Amino acid sequence: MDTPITTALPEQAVPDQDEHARTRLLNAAVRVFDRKGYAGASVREIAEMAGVTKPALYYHFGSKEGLLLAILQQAEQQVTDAMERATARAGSARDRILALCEDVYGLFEQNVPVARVAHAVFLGPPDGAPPFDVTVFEARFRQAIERIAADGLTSGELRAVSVHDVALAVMGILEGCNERQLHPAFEPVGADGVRRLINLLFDGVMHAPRA
Amino acid sequence: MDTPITTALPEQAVPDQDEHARTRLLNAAVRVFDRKGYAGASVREIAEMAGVTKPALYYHFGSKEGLLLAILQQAEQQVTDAMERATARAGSARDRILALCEDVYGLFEQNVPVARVAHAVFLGPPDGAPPFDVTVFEARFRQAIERIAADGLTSGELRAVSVHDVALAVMGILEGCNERQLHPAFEPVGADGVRRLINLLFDGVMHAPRA
DNA sequence: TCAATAGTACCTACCGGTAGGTATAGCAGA
DNA sequence: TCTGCTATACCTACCGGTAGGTACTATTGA
Repeated sequence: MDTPITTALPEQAVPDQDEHARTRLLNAAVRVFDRKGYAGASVREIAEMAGVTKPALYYHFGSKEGLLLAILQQAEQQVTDAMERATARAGSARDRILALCEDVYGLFEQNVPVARVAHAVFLGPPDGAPPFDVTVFEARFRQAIERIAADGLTSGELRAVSVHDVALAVMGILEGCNERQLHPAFEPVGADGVRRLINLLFDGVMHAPRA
Repeated sequence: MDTPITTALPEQAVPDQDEHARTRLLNAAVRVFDRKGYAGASVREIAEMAGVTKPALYYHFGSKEGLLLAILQQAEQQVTDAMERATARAGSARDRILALCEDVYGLFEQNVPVARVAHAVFLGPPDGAPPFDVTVFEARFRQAIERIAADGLTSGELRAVSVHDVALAVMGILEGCNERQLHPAFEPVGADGVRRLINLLFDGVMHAPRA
């Protein structure tokens, strides 16, 4: 059973020897991958940061790649679970889409380094890290929004728009918010900001009533 | 004077010996950085792909880092120029924002590998590549949209909304479109799609008139 | 009860290879 | 003469990964 990946250690912490080596390796790897990317991270540095030797790393994960995959699979599972919970909710289409976006944003927020590692692998150079199929996750998320938007169309809540376009616009806004959160130079918009921006999309920007 | 970076060479092309070595190096570097990222790319491979020796690469660019910076500075200049042209336009706020987004999207579209390299460096791991300040570019773009939106507020075209929020929403949607364009697994939305999604933001999603 | 064995979790020392970068002599062309 | 390269050799540092070994615990069978 996987133990939770935490990033509670301060930057220069001495590894806690009571903590299982496997967990320490996962945590150290998240930090090094986060700072240097997969290609720039060395197993030597990860092992040192975890306070174990390289063969111990290979014992637990088999390879550098195995280490990254362990991290990504956990992250993917957490996001998938959050999406399933959020799409099972009742309420207006608007509220459900808002809740879904807040949940996914909150997931990123509570584990920024892991989210950054995953983000960099998903959207980064194809040969820069082991292949990891981002389209499954993207399709799941997009389809969740499309289903909710289709409900909103059926109920008359939404005007006659393409649910695919709604999903792309929502996902774009959320992606912009996530990037501001993940990038250290930007001020995060926060959950309130996510809500405001998605509401802006729902309500529109124009002053005059639409033709 | 910098020569244009082109990526017109087919994947397995023999380097054209009539072309200046410097240009060949820039083009080769874009391709290798695009596939492997900065950290995963080797100067050996870049030089071979360009059909020159490693010392020739160092003769022109001084270092691996110098090579990347040459690419990024050109890309940044092109985007900045496009933004200046687009913001100097007359017209409604809506049309000006639409035109700006289309221009920036079109710039990405006409040089996807360079855009991907820049995108990966700007948003990727802080120590994974030489530092390159993305906030200057982001601020320029955001402020351009904010200024246009402020004009729209003054003229009564836009309702009473935060120009900052409008800029963030627009940028988010455009970022989503750019990512779909840059990532090989996704179908690009195209310029029409950009227009549709930004218009969706302008017009809103809801059916009923706003309260 | 105790020896033998298996399994787990690590260690030290080492492997072959490659990274960015440098030096140098030399050639070709303007 | 100078620029723009080539070819070759080399440097230091580092890369992901492995072989052989140790320590410890739990289990089994005599």
